[in-house]
Amino acid sequence: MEEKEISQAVIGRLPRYFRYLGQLKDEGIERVSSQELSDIMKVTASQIRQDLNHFGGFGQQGYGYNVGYLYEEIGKILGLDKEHKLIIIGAGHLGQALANYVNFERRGFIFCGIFDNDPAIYGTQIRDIEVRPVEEMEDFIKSNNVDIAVLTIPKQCAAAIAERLVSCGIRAIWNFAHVDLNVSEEIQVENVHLLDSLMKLSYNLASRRK
Amino acid sequence: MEEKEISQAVIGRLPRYFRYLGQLKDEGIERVSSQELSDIMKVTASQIRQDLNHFGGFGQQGYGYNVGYLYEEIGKILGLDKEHKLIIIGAGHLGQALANYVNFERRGFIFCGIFDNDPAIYGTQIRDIEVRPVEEMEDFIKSNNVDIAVLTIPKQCAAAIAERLVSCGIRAIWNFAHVDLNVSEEIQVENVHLLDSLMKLSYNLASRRK
DNA sequence: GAGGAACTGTCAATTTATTGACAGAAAAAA
DNA sequence: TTTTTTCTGTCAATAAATTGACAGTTCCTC
Repeated sequence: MEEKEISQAVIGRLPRYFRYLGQLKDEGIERVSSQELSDIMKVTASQIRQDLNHFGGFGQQGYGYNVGYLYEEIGKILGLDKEHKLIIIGAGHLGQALANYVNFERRGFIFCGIFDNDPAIYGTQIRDIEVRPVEEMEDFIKSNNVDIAVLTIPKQCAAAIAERLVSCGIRAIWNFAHVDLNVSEEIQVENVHLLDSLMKLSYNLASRRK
Repeated sequence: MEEKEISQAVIGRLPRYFRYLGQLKDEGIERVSSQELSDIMKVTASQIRQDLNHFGGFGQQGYGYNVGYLYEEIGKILGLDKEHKLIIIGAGHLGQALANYVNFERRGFIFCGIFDNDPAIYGTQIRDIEVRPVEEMEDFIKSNNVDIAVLTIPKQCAAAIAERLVSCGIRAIWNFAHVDLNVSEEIQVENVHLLDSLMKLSYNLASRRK
């Protein structure tokens, strides 16, 4: 899809650009220069221009960037113009919290199933979707064309579940389990290691950064 | 505390080293070389040695690293040898999920209060701690010596709450609200922008990164 | 206890990321 | 219209991060 491989550092900044542009759009602002945006976002104007230029020339000399257009384009680059079906594996507190987070839907991430291995909660309704036994996971993925699996399960089961997900054709895993998944390179994995993040905060607190 | 500023790239890798070392320790393994660790962790041995060396020579030529010792030392560097009291602002689904996550306690992060602005849930018990009105937040922080505030509130209220937190002396914020907080440089902020993470996954899915 | 193998710590080389500079295009002003 | 200003896209320079190389220490074997 892309000609040259674009670094994850750049990709990681796109959602933030998207967020600020959405905000400017909501404020009714139609154009913005890299300099203005850099002031708001506290990054260099050079970085903004460089980043955006990886994907093509969205701006115009002497004018800047059209907020609405750039917002749309970054949305497309991020794949937000398409719907992604996602299922959640693990209906514990975190799984349920994510299932209830409606903002994902606004960006095209459609929550369509949640699975657990505890019979006591089978059938529990979360936003009109009932908790299913994890045994039904494979069939559900195949028959519902699921793109993304969200892993909110204990680390002990994560590897086994990941393997099952891969073998039934899932393409992406959003992993909240506190282990690194060892799956094929073709499967996209995005880790959210909350404890790691908290430890980083703890370090910075202890070392009184800046 | 530290002589030279250590880059956030290095800090960000420490929790992962810590995790793998903990695992080796649990398996009863006493020593490990940077080469062995690099094989397991899929990073270069050079990077491991370089990273660890920022904090001092933990290894021994011809022997490698003592797993238990290195584990302890990284724990100290991350500040995990001390207890950190944390409170959660926002008792929605995510706030409650985090409040219920007992693994934080194992690393010294003590959940000791949760606040909300919805009177309907005041008094609700979460792990023996009741949801308090957010008005009591400031007094609670001051009288309980709270280190970290976890923000699980809508982005609209985040800035105002952050300001209140800062003015009553909080030193660190773990921010789950989908905005960048504009607080003094002395306050450590660690953002967990779930939607950004999901968008990154979406991009990689769309561009089929290897 | 001597010799070879296994390692680290560190320095240098390389790669990657970020920032600065500027030519030239468009817009705004005169 | 002409001139001046604004602002991008891009290239070059700088800075930062990662990797490679190796001297020298320790361990292990014989």
